[in-house]
Amino acid sequence: MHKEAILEASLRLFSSKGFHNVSMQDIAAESEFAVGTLYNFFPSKEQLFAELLSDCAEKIYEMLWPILAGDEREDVKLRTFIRAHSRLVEENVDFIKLYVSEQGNLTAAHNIGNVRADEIKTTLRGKLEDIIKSGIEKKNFRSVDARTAAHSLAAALQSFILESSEDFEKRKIDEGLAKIEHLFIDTLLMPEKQGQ
Amino acid sequence: MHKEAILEASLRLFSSKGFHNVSMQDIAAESEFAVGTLYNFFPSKEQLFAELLSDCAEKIYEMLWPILAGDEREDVKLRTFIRAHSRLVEENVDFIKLYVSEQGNLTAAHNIGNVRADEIKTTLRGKLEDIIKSGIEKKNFRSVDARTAAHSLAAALQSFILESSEDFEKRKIDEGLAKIEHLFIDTLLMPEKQGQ
Amino acid sequence: MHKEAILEASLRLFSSKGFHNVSMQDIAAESEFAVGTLYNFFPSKEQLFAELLSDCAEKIYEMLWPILAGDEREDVKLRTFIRAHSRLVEENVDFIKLYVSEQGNLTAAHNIGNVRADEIKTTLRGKLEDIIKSGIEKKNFRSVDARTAAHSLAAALQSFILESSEDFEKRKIDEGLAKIEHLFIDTLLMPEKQGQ
Amino acid sequence: MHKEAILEASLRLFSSKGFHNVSMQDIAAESEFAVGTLYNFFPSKEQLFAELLSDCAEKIYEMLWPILAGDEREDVKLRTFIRAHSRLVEENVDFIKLYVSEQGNLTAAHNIGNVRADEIKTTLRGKLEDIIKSGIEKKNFRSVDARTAAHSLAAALQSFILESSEDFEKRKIDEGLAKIEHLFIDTLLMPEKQGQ
DNA sequence: CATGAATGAGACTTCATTCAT
DNA sequence: CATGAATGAAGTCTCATTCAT
Repeated sequence: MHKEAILEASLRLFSSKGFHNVSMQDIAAESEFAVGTLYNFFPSKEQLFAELLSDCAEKIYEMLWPILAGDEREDVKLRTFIRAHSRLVEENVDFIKLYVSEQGNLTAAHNIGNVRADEIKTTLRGKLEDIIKSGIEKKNFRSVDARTAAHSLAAALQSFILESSEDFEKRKIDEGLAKIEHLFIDTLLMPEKQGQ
Repeated sequence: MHKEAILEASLRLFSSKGFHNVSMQDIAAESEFAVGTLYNFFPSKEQLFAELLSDCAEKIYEMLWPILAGDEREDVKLRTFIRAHSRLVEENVDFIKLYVSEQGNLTAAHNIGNVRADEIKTTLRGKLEDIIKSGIEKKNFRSVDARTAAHSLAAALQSFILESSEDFEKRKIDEGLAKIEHLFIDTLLMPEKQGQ
Repeated sequence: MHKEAILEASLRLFSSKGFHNVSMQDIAAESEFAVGTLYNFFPSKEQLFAELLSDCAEKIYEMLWPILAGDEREDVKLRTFIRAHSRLVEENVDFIKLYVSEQGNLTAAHNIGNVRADEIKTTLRGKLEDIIKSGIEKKNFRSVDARTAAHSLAAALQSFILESSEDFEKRKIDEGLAKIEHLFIDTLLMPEKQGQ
Repeated sequence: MHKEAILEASLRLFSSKGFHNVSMQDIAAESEFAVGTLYNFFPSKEQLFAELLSDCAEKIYEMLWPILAGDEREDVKLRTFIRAHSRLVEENVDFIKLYVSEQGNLTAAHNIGNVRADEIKTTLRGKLEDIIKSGIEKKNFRSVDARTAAHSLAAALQSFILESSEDFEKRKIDEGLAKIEHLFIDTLLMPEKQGQ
């Protein structure tokens, strides 16, 4: 589908050069369509960008949500969630760069796309919080402030993948994620289990 | 000094609209100078921006570094560091918005300013890591991966102040920071002390 | 073709006002295109100018070269060459003004166009020299320094058409050229033939 | 005198970069005065330029006129005149470059300076013509069209010094001038004398 | 639907000129 | 007179958007 192709080309360009350093002409060239064609699918550059943002956020949501929504034990879900970020970086380097690089560059219209992205962020964090709460209730986790722990974990992960996306190297990423897992799950939430 | 005034006006505008959505005319109007005057102080829009970034980063560095470099016990330094972010947000809302919103929007020239900002970020993180290590050696902290813990704490703080800067409210911020302090210091690093 | 129209409009303006006193807006107005359209055909004002210079030089070359390269006797070729300048002025008043008025106004980029113009100038002068040499060898011309004679003839012609181009008047020009022909050919190079 | 110093600095700059590529700030820097000071001596950049042009033309006039106005025999005066161009180039490279490079770049105001320069050009040519006429009347010169001969000689000299001024080399210039002298005086005007 | 030439508002930057000190 | 910071009009160029084909 044409729309798909345009979005893919846009992602490549936006993620490496930023919204304002990519022109519709650039996108036309990269996607091998005419400029006018872009306007048959998107009413404006900003809308195109917003849709791109939305789509990518959605994709990430669809990768992460099932993990958190599953039936496994709380600690297992969290571990899987953390480790999943390895594949997430792998498959979405461009989007991550984009998302971070434009984070907050809000000209009204970006928001349309960002709204969805923020929604997703909030939803995921909320679920993380619930899982931690649930783990605490079952006495599997230590009694921490669930919201703060969820935010911190999310922030740590985001900060980590952000840095990793600069020069992607799978082994390093897996190691880093393992350390985060160890810190947040084994040390912070379940200290007894590992005798630390 | 005029340069100061220009930088202040720029900060106001850049932080609320982003680099590319602010024109030199805008800055001239906001700072109540003529366009040409701006160019008597800065060779280009990008240099102006870079200098702004540098300056702000420096200011933050000068606020935070002494805390980490002091002679107090490790946990005290970390607690003070965390709590200092309250004043930091208070005094630098605009810069924080700016720094985050442009983070990674690197048109070559931004880098000049960002280089300093990143340097500072790295330096602070490194010091955090050293402090945690030192606390571990003295058996005051649990044996965690110091680097990961430092990064996580930094990320949590950054994520938190970023969100807080949107609608600044001192009480909420202090509460949030207290929770972060509790999570990272009392629960993660010094669990015995509080019998948790 | 649009490019043609733009170049024509540019020539009119540049020749009467000089490179720096004509703005792209002026050219847009004169050529009845939008400014942006100019940039669809030329990457910069300087390139436009350079191309204009090149093109005109080329046109003149194509008018004069065949005369010098022909098979006629040396004196005939020179006479035809001199007289051809009448039509040359007629058809290229604007370019002549331009070429002379900008001669040496070299902001790097002009050179691109000027390189071709100078090449042509050099080529024509070289050919003039060869023809004079050849005429001398055949004892049709007096033994003069061929290079100096060629340069002097070229200079005299250029100086003359330059002045003529200010207030074009065909009769005067033909008279002037006849005098130059008489001076250089009949008097300087072939004095015997006319018993002077 | 300050005015003198400003004009000297201007000449250096204008001759190497052209009128439009030199700013009043540049002139201020080069002359070591403040911008405002320039305006105490010259009402505008264009007037400054015009005065510069006038002055230089005057200087050249004062060097050449006495030669032509002297009491020597016609051929002697012409020979001296031609040879004098060696010193002329030597002492006025900058002005020659300037004069040629701006020749015709006429924004109304240049004219003020150019008027004097053209006046001088005309006067000198007229005198040349008179001298040739006089030589013809005395049967020392062949009967050529005096005006055309004068113009041609002037054009040849101008074209020659123009080229020489690019990379000044005294020996080459003297050689070139000798050839011009030979061509115009010995060959064109006084052929019998040398049996050519 | 697809095309891409044309458009022109607007961005950055320069620089002749002024004027308060 | 000398200064030079301040000015703002004007120039070059970009690029989102349109529309006739």
